[in-house]
Amino acid sequence: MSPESAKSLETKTKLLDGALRTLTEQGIAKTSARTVAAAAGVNQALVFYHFGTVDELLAAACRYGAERSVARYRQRLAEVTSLSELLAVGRRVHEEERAGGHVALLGQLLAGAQTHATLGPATAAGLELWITEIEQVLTRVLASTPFGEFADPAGLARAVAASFVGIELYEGVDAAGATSALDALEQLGVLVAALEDLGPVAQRAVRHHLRRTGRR
Amino acid sequence: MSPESAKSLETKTKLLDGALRTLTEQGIAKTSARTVAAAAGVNQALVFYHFGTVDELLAAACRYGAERSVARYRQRLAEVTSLSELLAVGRRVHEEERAGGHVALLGQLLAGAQTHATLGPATAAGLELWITEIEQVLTRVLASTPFGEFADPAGLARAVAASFVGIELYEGVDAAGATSALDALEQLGVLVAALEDLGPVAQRAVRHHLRRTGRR
DNA sequence: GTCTATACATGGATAGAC
DNA sequence: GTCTATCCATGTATAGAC
Repeated sequence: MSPESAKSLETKTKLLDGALRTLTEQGIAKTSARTVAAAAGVNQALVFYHFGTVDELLAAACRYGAERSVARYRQRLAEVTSLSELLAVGRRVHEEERAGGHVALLGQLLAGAQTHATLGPATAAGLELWITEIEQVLTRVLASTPFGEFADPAGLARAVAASFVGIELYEGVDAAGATSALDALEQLGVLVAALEDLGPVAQRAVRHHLRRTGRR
Repeated sequence: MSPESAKSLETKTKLLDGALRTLTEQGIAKTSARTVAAAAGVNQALVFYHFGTVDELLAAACRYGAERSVARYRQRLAEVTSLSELLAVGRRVHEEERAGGHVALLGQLLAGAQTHATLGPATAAGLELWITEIEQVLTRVLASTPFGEFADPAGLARAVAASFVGIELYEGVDAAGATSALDALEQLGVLVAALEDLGPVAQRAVRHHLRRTGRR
């Protein structure tokens, strides 16, 4: 579509990577055309030449980075078939995120989107990539749970994604607290997972009860 | 302790309120000594006279605002005794937060704390106020649930608080998505609440099963 | 002690060089 | 088409007025 020269594309890529690095390492408050350009090793004014405004650079970086991040986990998530597996994968993802910080980056953009109108749609789109993956996993995983037929995977996927962002942000100010939060969730997940092998009779009883009582 | 003059205290209060308003309305990225002072209606340099740096003003505002916010909900949370009541209260809190934005404010500070070292402890302390309240409610509420004896209220309270912050931030970029997330969580809560009145025999069976299978 | 005028640093954006 | 020199706005901080 756009017959882009190699030179232009190289500069753009440098800026996108620089934006991601600056956002994760410095946060939205310290992210500016100058700091990003410094991280990218190019002249500050190129931000405006190639992307128009700082916000549009950040929006583009969000799309660029979110796709790359989700791709890293897509394979692993696709192989998950049970709740306990999902919990294990979730824990692994968190370990990697502690280093990479791609989820906390979404938190920074979410915070920035409050004012910078351009960032809103881009950030929502970036989160949507995560949500899509999570929704697929949840749909598979919840099926084998007594809650399966009642729960809404689409809504839950949004809740999980947003919660994870919140927890990764929380980790920045209280690492021990974040760990205990994840431990507690994991333990809760293990309990629900235990319901998966309740035995067919008991499981049917629970389902039946939920059907009568649990409807809103 | 500090024999503070009425004048000084008045200015400080103006600045604290100005900081809170600016953070909620403009976000951390647009919060500066100038913008806060403008919101407070005082000279910009007073930030530095009364608080030393912008970060310390924000830290103080965080303590000041968090205590005030939590106090608003403390009474209501104290009256909650069941999971379904908790869900109803949670929904009400969210409705009010959509307008007041005190939880999203914590998100802004969480994002800012990434770089501004001073903000970290203050934000953690502000969140801790919420966590304390939530932990008390959870301890009461979980007792009547089959998961009660296994779950860790302290960790779960942290998970709930951080998640709520994430969801309130998410609301800023996708209001419909946030609503569906909360709906899904509420529905899930209703299901767990339904387990509360499983009948004593079935409940004992579930507990027994969890005891054997659900331990980590 | 409280506040204002002012200095200096950083950020956003463009006119014009190559 | 790509980039740099430069301008003006915004932000932080202090010296000194009241």
